Amino acid sequence: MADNLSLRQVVEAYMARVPAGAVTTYGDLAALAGQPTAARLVGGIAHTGNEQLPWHRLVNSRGKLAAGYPGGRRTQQQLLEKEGVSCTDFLVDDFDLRRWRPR
DNA sequence: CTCGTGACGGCGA
DNA sequence: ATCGCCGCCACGA
Repeated sequence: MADNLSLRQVVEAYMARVPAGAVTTYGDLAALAGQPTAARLVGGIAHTGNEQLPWHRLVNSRGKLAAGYPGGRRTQQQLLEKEGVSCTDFLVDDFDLRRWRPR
């Protein structure tokens, strides 16, 4: 499905669906979009796409916060903790449990 | 039209 | 454990 849409469109759609208090990875979104190897795309989308998207809920495959976020990972961690996601040194606690999954 | 780059991921040395 | 390379798709110049 959504074969008509570009990966970008699909990824944005999934990103928008990630609920507060949960996190997802670039690779997961890419995989959901059908391109598990296009994790880079997700990264690019996160920063070039809609600012209202919950980009702060995106972490790398290890549950660590984004590497090159222009405001500093500190900001992202603040946002996550504010949503109930506790982090320790830029690492999401219980990452596996908080990993969001579509249904 | 072509070229380069990127909020990443996984594997090899 | 660390470091480096390639691959992937989309978009800007």
